Amino acid sequence: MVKRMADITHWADVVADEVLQKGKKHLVATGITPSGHIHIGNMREVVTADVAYRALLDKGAQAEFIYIADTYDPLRKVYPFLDESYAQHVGKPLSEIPCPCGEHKSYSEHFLEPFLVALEHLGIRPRVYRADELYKQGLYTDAIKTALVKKDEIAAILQKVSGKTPAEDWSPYNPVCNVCGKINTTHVTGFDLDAETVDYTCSCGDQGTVSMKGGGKLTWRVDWPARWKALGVTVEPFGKDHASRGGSYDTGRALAKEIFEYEAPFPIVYEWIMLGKEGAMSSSTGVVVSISDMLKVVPPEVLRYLIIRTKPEKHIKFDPAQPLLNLVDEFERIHSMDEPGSYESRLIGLSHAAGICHTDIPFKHMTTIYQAAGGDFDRIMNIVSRSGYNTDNEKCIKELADNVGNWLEMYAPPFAKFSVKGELPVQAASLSDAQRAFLSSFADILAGSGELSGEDYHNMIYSAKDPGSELHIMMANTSGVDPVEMTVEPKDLFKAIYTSVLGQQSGPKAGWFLSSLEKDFLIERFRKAANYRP
RNA sequence: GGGCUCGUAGCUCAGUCAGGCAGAGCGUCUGGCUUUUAACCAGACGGCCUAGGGUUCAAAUCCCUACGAGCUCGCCA
Repeated sequence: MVKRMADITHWADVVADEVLQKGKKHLVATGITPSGHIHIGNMREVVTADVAYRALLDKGAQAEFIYIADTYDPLRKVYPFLDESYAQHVGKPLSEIPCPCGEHKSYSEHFLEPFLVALEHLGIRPRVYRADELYKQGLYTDAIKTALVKKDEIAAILQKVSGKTPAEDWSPYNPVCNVCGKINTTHVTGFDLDAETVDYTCSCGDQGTVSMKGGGKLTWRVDWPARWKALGVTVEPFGKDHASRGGSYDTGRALAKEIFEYEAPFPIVYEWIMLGKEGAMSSSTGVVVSISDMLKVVPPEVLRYLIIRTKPEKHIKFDPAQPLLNLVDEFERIHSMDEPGSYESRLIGLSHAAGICHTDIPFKHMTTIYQAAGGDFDRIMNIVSRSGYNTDNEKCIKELADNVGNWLEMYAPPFAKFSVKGELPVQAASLSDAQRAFLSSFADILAGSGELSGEDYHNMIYSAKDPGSELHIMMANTSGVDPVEMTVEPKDLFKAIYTSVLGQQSGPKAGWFLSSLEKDFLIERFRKAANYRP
């Protein structure tokens, strides 16, 4: 049987079907460490989880979706975007470090808050947990006790599965030092199951005791399976870095089964998002596009579409320059299909974000409207209505215009840009005599006309071909040629217009473009161009 | 070195799980829209499905091998 697009099952539904064979009740979990700006590579994890969650709900599962911010992880190093004063905080949990801008409760909140705002825009609404709070509330206490008691067993499993031998003084638990506040400089020396405390020594010289509630954290490979059990996680997407053999999913699965007696969640392994030609997105190489930057440029639905149209295990090439326009076009095309197939409908459904309005103006077209109007919103609205678009939803048009304006400024390739030059462009020097005759005649006619519509301009330019037209006769007179003998190529006239206004050979549809500019400005500009002989 | 994933039109990718005529969008070209101008509409061009072997009536799809690309593997997400 031939497979059509309509027969294709979206991967999220494939995942949901598979997961449902294990039960009706599910918890989809996702987690990211807010140690720096959360970029659109990280976003893949959350969007992937969200569509798996939606697919489960659609199939009648009893599903929940949580996001755990790993706020209790230590700061690994002084990242390039931090100042030197952060050296003293390396090794402390992110939730216990001061905010870089001073306006948030902590370092982790500084990066987490804009991310949570972005999630809201994307229509992603998980229950949000912060790891530091979970530890402080005692959610992990049972797991900590188990891990401390079964330390040697855990070490043996890690050794067997990952092939790495834990150090002699290894502990699954890392206390936070009472004195220096660091979590990666301590060694466990004992523990008390009844008092729920752990004793430690720290390389800063301190030795002391901490509570299992918030006094420290399980090491990552143990933390993960402990979390699965404590929260009841059954589905979790994670980057391929965790997926390799002997990696943290492998060890987590083994620990979950043998230590915590819990079945590891269904894994959804996803690939990285590659940025243009620059390779994988990564904060350390500086190859990063932040989510908030992207939301300035495209509607959230397009961002979701970018991610969900590709299976998780395939990498996504993403280029915010010209290829982004194709992405937007493609989304708009599917979105406005009269009779979408079931697969297209599914894509649109899964792309749906929150309360997003939609206009019938293509993004690409708005890039020319926006530039013709010089970014002025009143003039944009003028052009929009003159072009026959629906102007009822001004707010949506404003959103689109803002997106386009940001895109032009941040990512647009040079050939997509043009600007109405404030002064006569020097390229006007190359105009031919015939083009000059056109410009001066055109200006004279404009000076004697009332307001002209785009179509009027359009027709008038083409009338130059017609030997009987006013424009044609004036051009002939100016050139001192017999009107009947003179032939006119409209193409050259357009070039003359673009050259004198934009300083380039081509441009947007001339009719409505000219009608969006001030007539007096055009008259003056065309006359100047006609007479410009440097 | 071990492992994972990918390789399909100029570009971005569906289709591979479940074998049944090689697909879409973009780009290009041609034509249309009473007048080619970054809009819109129609059509065309475009392929050794990375290579080689195997299974099969039938393979892009399953199996093996090679090649190419990317990633991952030090308690470090």
